[in-house]
Amino acid sequence: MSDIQEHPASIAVTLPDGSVKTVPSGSTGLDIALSIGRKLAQDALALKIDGKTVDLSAPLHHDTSVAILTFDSPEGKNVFWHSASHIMAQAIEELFPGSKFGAGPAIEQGFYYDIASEHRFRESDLRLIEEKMLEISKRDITITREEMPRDTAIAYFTDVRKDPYKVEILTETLKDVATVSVYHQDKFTDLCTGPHLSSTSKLKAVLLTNISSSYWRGDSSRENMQRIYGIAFPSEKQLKEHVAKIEEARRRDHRKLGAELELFMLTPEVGSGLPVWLPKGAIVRSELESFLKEEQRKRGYLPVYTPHIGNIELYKRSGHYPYYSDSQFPPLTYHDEDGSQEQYLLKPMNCPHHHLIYSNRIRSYRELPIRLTEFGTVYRHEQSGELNGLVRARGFTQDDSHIYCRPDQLVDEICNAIDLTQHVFSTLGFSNVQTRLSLHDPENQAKYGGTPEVWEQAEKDVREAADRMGIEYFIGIGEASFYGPKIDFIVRDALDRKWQLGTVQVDYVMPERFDLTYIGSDGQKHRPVVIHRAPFGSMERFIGVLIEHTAGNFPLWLAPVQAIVLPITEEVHDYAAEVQQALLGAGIRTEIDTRSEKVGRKIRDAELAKIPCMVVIGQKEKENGEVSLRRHRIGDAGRVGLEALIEQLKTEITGRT
RNA sequence: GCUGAUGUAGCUCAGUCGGUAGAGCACUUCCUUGGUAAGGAAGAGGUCAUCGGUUCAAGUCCGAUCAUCAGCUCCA
Repeated sequence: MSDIQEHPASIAVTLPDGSVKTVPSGSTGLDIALSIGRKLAQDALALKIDGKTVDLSAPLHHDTSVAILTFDSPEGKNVFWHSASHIMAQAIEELFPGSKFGAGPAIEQGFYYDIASEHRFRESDLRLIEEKMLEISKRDITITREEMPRDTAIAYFTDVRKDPYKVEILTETLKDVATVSVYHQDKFTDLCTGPHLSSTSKLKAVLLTNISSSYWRGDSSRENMQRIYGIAFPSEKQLKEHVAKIEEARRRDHRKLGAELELFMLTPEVGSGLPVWLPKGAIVRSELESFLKEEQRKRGYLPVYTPHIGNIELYKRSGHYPYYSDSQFPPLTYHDEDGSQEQYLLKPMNCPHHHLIYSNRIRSYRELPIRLTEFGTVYRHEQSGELNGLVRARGFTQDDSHIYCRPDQLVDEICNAIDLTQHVFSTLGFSNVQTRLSLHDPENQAKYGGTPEVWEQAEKDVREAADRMGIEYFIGIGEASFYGPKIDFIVRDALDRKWQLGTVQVDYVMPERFDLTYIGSDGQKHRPVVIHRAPFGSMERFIGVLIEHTAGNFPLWLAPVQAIVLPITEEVHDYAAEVQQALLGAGIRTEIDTRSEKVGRKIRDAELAKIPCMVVIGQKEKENGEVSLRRHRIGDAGRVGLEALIEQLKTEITGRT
């Protein structure tokens, strides 16, 4: 009896196009790539076997489906950047002996490595490390995989590599694993599951982008490590393209455009993280608010207003105060003459106020659902390092509604809220919205309010609604809020960072805490369920992301200045002023440029100001009672009658297209 | 909050070895009245983020604070 497996002499591999190739048993990915073509063999980075990525040098012994991974695939990029992080680590080890390495993964756009070193890395070091990395590439070092028992690996990383971080990973994270893999490249060895490139020579261009700090294992109670970020490519050309893309993204940055287009300002004179809306930004915001108010009116929402501060007892009762006391502005304390004291909180959220409105009188099952809505401004003392223009502020306005309904109405109401959110996103042209089902983490029950049974029901309801609405979602364990699961709508900004905008949340906990009730058909008190929902999320964040999404080229209905009248000579100023008045009279936000500049200059300035419609007026237009229209970024649209122009623009504005 | 970087005119940026500040754009005035992305000239504009220190002398060197940026941690 032998344990030795019988390998067939040849095996059949199925390629992604469905074709089947017969190769000798023991062939590697590289052999297969070579048998297809030289170019593919050159570009090949790794192999995907039955959905699992492996080294190009791994021998195949069974019939299987394979795909050759190149840099064009997400998996290929992942392998490439992961190896680049190892090459960076080797370069750092050679330049700064004694450096120890924590985690060094590939990320969405490149890679990083966390380093513990006596040396404080500076910007200038990055150039040195880049040079060293390219030198290591030129050395054409073969990267090899070795599997070893975990105990051997512990001894190796303790005695040879002397790297306490790798030892910690081996003894804790991998404590139940018998055999681990390490990758060698010259004198550098790293604990890693792989896969990796076959040689360092694949790396042709590298850019180390920044140095920052991180906590070992992401734990703020553990030591700080220095993290170096970078990105690498198989060719110089791809790096150049990447740099060009980053520059384009910087041009779209909402902080830059917000200042240039005079939408909002941020100044320490008002306070860090407290945006001030300038007249032009205020128009964008108020148009968005009107849009949502209109939709909500159609859907049976009831507007309310509540104060900006609230008695601290309100937040103790809701449970927010203990959960979030460190991210709130400190309470305002009011001392009465008789020595008694009251404390108020700058409101960090609107729900408690709305719950009190609900319980202002007895509610009947007949009047549910009740949908209270408010653009409620809230204040949260976010950590200073978190602040980021409009997308992360300390004072912001939520388009906050609370829907009080019977349990039998819940799924319908969640669906309605999802529908409204989708309507908002599609009207504003966000197509690549990701949806996350944010569930609680059963391992960490203490973080949440409510009983496990309540959570089970809530998560079942949320899932049912999401499925009924046919939305594609991914699950985020541990992303729920403390009072319930939620559905979050996530979009990316110009720099590809993710931001949560809309949200729909189910809450069985607050109704208990606020003793919310309604009288059922049986004459008895029952507990309603609450849905928290905000399609925009925060007006500030939404507009910040919208600015980047549109690059400041707002659709006509949102544009702060919708049209500008450009008279060519002083002789037509009178008629131009009439045209402006007619447009203003039709409710179109219109400016006029009567500077003594040439029309070319006026057009250039209007284009740079991203004004959607330029109305050019010369002698010919004046004589015929017409105007010449030029559309932003499109160009001359020809002459039309003034009335026809007004009709055309009004249709476009009311259609919100 | 943590690590690193940055802070000079409204904006974008120069400013050498420490010797009291410069450009372009924008702005104002004048000239110019020009047909689809920059007409010309002149002028005005700065407590060099703030506070303190070293020095005969600080935009420049040192320290603290504030703010901003990148990332980490956090996000009702």
